[in-house]
Amino acid sequence: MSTINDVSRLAGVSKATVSRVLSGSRGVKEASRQAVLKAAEELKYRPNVIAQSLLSQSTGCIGVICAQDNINQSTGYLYALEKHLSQHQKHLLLRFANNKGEVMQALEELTCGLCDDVLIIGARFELNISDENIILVDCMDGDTGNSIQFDHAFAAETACNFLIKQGRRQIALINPEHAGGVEPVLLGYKRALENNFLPFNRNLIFTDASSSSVALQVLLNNSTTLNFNALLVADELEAQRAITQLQAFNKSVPDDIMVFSLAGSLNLPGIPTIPAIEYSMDAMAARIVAWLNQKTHSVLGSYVLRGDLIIPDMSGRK
Amino acid sequence: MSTINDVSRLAGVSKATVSRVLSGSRGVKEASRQAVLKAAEELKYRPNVIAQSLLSQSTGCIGVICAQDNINQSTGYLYALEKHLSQHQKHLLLRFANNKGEVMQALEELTCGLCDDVLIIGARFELNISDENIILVDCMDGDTGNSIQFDHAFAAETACNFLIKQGRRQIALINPEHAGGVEPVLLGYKRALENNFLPFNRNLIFTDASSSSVALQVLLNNSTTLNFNALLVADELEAQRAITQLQAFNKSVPDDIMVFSLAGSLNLPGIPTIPAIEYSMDAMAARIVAWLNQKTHSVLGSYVLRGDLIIPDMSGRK
DNA sequence: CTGTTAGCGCTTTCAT
DNA sequence: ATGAAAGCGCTAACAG
Repeated sequence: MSTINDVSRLAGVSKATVSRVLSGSRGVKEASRQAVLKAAEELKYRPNVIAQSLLSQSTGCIGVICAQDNINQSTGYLYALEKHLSQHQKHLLLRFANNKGEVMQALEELTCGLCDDVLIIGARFELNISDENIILVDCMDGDTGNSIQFDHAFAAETACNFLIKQGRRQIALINPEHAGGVEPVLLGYKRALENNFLPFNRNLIFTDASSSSVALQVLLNNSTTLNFNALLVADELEAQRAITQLQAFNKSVPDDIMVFSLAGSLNLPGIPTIPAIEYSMDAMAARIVAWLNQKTHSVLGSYVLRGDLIIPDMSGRK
Repeated sequence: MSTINDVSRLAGVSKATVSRVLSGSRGVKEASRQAVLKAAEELKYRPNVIAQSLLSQSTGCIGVICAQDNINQSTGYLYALEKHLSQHQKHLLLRFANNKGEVMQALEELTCGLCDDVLIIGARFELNISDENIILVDCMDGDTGNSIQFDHAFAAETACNFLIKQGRRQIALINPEHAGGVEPVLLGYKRALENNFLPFNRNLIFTDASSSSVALQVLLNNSTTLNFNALLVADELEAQRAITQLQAFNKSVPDDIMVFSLAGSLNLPGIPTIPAIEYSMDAMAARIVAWLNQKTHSVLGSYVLRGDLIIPDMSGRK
């Protein structure tokens, strides 16, 4: 690779002039400008970004540590993020991490000058990070430092209101191992019930970390005495699992039981779509990039993103 | 961030000694060693990798341009790749690209000193790249430059042999828009038929780029005169689409028609798994990393990876 | 064993 | 308008 020295020599000017032409380009005689341009062209010269980085103390690289277990959802994040980042001349440095140790190791390796900022996405374990230029996205500890959180209470409330309006008044809730814990989800759930003057039935709620299929089985086993006609689950994978299990017990979905995903929905041919809350990855990415671009980082604090209610088209249903 | 100067000052030694302690660490008096270590610890000093990169002319970054349209499969690639790369102190710089223009732009932005090498994955369009340190993975033009290709002929032959042994002798083939074109697939298909003394029926083959659902419909419309009891499709998404369509026409899968995916299979609860060829992302990643690690790049040429035959467990089937 | 020096490729004063 | 020189943070020769 040719360097700025080669260009300056060939063009018969100094390094400084070459630099001026290729960057600011102001206050340079047209003749020299042309000479530089020609020389650069001839040598296929491209400024070395590493040297520039050393000087500017910034690389344009954003580290993204993906701690999501739902690998399916990760791709959505990554695609949206990369699109937005590259539009702003930023690069996405990808790492996957499955536990706190791996996250910390990745952090260690990314924050030695390589990355200007780091994003941690979807961690379902405590992190206790306070670093100013690390953003937590959909992570467990959103209270500390900068973060983008999903409004799980809003999601649950929306879900319940929708289900209730559909005539589903017995809504079961299974194992929502959401970022901010179970509380927000329960909060939204209860709020919707209250607003609709519906009683709260503790037996329909399964919030412990144990297997969600066991939880559903408990519901099914008790279904003679404990009625439910709707089921709230954490995400599209949980939904798919639940639907399979329900159908194995001759429960029709959604006729007998309407399954609602609190985060995303599977969109595959041959698989009936279900109502769900979906978070706009694009909106999230835009938000993140906006934050990265303003130098005075500390202002974000915690930003809460609300999801859209997605209603499947039921017109074709028998 | 503190620099090597801060450390040397605090430790009362020269930069060189600090560098020696933190890298090679040989031929340094124990006293100075301790002083340096203590000072570094105190200042939380971490060598700036950008400065190191400028000197060594290598960043440890590997650009990965993901041109795959099956976003589902991309994640598999990325995860495996990242795991292997990070084990070798390399970083994955991610870009998505949907056409030649975007690929070229990404290439432009990554090869200015930022990345030591670049991978292009899953491009289904001509690229014409000859650069020594760009690897094409599962791309269309695998003949030029370094590349890792999937053995599609082997996959098709394996698939057909499996199907024939299962008693399926009328095997339809739809629209395999594979990396190396359709030829290898057809080659493998024909080879298997020949080896089993079966006739080749041109009417069962649909290789034009038009809609695969139209192709399947043609097959279904002609199914009174043109029998087929197996169907080869390009990937798991095509398979899912095909299965849905078949079932809508009262064809049972796999009883009436066995669908076989030539690349990967969906693995979701409630969805019957189908026989498929699956390429080990781990093997591929290992191969790539091995190649990246040997400095004398040019030796790879073209490497061909064969996929595994995955047979679904049919014991529980009624 | 350790400090001094040079230099990786670039940008940016500061003179001229 | 432009060149010389300094310096970003680091490592590697070269002396001592």
